[in-house]
Amino acid sequence: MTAATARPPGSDPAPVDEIFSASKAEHRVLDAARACCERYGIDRVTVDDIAAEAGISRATLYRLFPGGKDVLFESLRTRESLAFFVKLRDQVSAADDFEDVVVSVLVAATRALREDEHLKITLASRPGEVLYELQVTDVAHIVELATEFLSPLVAPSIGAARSSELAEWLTRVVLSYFLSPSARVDLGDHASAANF
Amino acid sequence: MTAATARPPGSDPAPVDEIFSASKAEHRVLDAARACCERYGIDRVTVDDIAAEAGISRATLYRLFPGGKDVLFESLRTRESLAFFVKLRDQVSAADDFEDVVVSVLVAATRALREDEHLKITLASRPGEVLYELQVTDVAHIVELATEFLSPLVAPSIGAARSSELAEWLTRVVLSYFLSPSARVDLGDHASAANF
DNA sequence: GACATTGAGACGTATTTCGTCTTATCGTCT
DNA sequence: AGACGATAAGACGAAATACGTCTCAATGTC
Repeated sequence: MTAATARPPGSDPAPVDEIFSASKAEHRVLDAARACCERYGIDRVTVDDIAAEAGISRATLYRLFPGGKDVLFESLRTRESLAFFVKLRDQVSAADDFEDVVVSVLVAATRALREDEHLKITLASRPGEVLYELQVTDVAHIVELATEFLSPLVAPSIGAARSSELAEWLTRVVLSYFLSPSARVDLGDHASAANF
Repeated sequence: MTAATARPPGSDPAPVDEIFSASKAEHRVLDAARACCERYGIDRVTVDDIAAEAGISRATLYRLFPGGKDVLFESLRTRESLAFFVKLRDQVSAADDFEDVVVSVLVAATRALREDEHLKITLASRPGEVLYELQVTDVAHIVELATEFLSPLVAPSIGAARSSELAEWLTRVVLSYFLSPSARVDLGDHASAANF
């Protein structure tokens, strides 16, 4: 997680696997967990489901993820989060001037949040409770994580000094408009976001 | 169930509600159960889920369906089965000559089975186990039910004497080709079915 | 043949779910 | 107003399920 921020600005961006390392077997299990989540909802999935979906026994699963379900899902959340941010980074890498970066991040992040299954896996399963729990409990964690990852992304256009500040602002704006959409501003729309 | 076969042939077909009677509240609960099944899979649904989805308390649910979960799902299966057959009946009502009836039933039933969520609710949730359990355990029940309902449908074109025989044959053919599709015959296709 | 890895499943514990029951609240009727 | 029926909320013990750990046999690999 800190590996991203520790990189000297201007160096090549780190691929996902460099930040999140996992064996092929572990990835298969995480994929299985993801699939099971999409089928049953995260709070209905059992360890046996995941093991069966991954084609391994429960014993092996516990060997791969000592600590069981919690560790597995924490790992899944981390992987999915990183994948989300890496994808975001690739989408805004073209932008270079300040406004361009800001708008690109807003649009790309908003769109990704809307389209991806990311949230359904990272967070709870039922629509209502997702938002509620997110707003109340996890918003701080998400802001922190996103800020950390977004900072080096926006640093070239605003400078390292204020990059964290901008990153956090971007995160909060995206999150706010995603969680409670506005009738006037659509951050998924490029023109609307630019105007905003 | 016997109401359908007891009707004199040639009389107006009975609507669903005449065969399956349920209050508005009961229907709401069954709808909720259906919705929950589609969301979680039938073996993941809890009584609390259904009650919440229906907007009633668990106490009321047990008052509407004394016997609890089993009775509720039995009721749901019955309702969905009847709805399926009534829909099927309406689709083949146009056909009158023998071959026409046979082909229509084959095609309509096969298509309905493929498209409808019917099976997912009537039977288990996981694709693999659905087929297995169906073939082994429930096939007799389904054949019996379908035969009973199909008989008056085909009676006009073959006569009451052999209508049960034909109905059972139709059921077995549809079921067999649905459960293990053939590469050569597609009963969902009218021409292919007619040729068959 | 030694060795590591895995699957199958038994085991006790913790959690969830079931079905019943009680109590308080609401709306309706007289 | 007071009686009445229906409902929601939730407590309760019993049953079922899931968890995490463990053992043992089977399967490869060196």
